[in-house]
Amino acid sequence: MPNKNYQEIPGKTVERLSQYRRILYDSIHQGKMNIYSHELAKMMNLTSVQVRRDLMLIGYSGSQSKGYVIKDLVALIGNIIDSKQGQKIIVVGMGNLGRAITSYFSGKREKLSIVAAFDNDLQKTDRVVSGVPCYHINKLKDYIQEEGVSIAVLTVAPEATHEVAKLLLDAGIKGILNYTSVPIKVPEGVFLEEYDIVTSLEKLAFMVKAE
Amino acid sequence: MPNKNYQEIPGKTVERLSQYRRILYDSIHQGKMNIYSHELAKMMNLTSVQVRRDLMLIGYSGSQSKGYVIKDLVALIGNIIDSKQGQKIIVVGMGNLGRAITSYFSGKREKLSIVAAFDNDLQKTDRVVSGVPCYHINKLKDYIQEEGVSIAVLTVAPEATHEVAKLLLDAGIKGILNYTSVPIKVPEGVFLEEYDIVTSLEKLAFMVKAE
DNA sequence: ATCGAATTGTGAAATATTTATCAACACGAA
DNA sequence: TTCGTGTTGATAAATATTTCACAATTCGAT
Repeated sequence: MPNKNYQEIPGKTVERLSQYRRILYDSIHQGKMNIYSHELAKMMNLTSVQVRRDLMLIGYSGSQSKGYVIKDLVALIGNIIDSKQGQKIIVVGMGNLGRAITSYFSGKREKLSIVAAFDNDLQKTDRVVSGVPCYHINKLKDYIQEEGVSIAVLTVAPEATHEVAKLLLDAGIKGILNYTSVPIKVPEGVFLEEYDIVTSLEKLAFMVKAE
Repeated sequence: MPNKNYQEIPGKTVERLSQYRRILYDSIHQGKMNIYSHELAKMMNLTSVQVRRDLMLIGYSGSQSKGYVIKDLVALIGNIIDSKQGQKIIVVGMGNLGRAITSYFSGKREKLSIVAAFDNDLQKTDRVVSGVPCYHINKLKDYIQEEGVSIAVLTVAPEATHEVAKLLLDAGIKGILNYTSVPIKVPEGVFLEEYDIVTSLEKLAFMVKAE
């Protein structure tokens, strides 16, 4: 496998690769060995051209008669999106959303695990919540640095967002997934994804409304 | 205000309009009357050109000296993304995520409200959960049709996704926000947004990892 | 009055992403 | 063997989105 410059894979393609992999796991469990682009496309609700384009971008080739070999494809996707040594994630803010994400994600991925949670509510700290240890926020910086945490999921109250984001950045976090409604700013070299439920609902409402 | 063809506003712009509005609400509360594109941009972590382009697309003009009049802009955004008569949302699946979304969203928007939840667990049904009435899933279809629900948030277990999606579509739902890990398909005329936490985390992990 | 600094609005360019199209190939059937 | 069908891989075209660059405007200072 040649050293492709995977850095240049479009973000949208990375997202789809993650989803391809999940669907392919299911297919393996169903005993399937090979799959055609149009089959994968149908399961993801895309076009087959899109699937082939994505696989072309990661340098995977199938055969014209059998399509793609599922286990090879899964392995290649793993090589691309997983980090060899694994990556640690923490959840900051154990309200409803923080707990939902923690329990939903736990155990889903081998190379990517939620290792701890943080909150400022003494009712929640120093105990196991949704399957992970929850510490007080004043231990955040030390924990990140000692454990080598690279990614934080931010689910604190809006008014705490900037303060906590600063803590994370000071501690040297590499990626933040911000689920608060407050946009944050990160320096060069730190990656940020923001997602807001209200925005998604409003967008959908806009598309739906005909008037 | 001329009848612009708002249908043609790019999806990305709609998302930002929703966020502009929220930030502008905050600014109003702080007593601000006017705002410049670069101020709004900074708060959203965008460029000022992007802000001006978005406002151009919705036909709003500011003044070169005072920038934009916040309350007019908020009103215009409301005219565009809100539906006059309001829209009803239901949440289907009251696990952790469903409850988190419900309690997070409730009361956030005047024209957009979560009116009910549905689950198949008798422990949860026929009582108020996270502030909204929760019914058994077998009442889903009737409720949608009688109440004129246009949008559903799907937070059921993966294995139930297709079945519940079919119920929603049969009942004539107009938009689905799918938070399950299973992609679904909707017919022409129904709008779909899919979001998956695992995918977001994997994408971020990919970007973060340097190796 | 005139200048200079700051701002908006927008055509054009750049970039990102998706889709169309089709040659090349592989295989099974006749 | 030859034909027909169905598939991949890839170039080119189309579409979507962001950014550049700058003319036009406004207003305060001199």
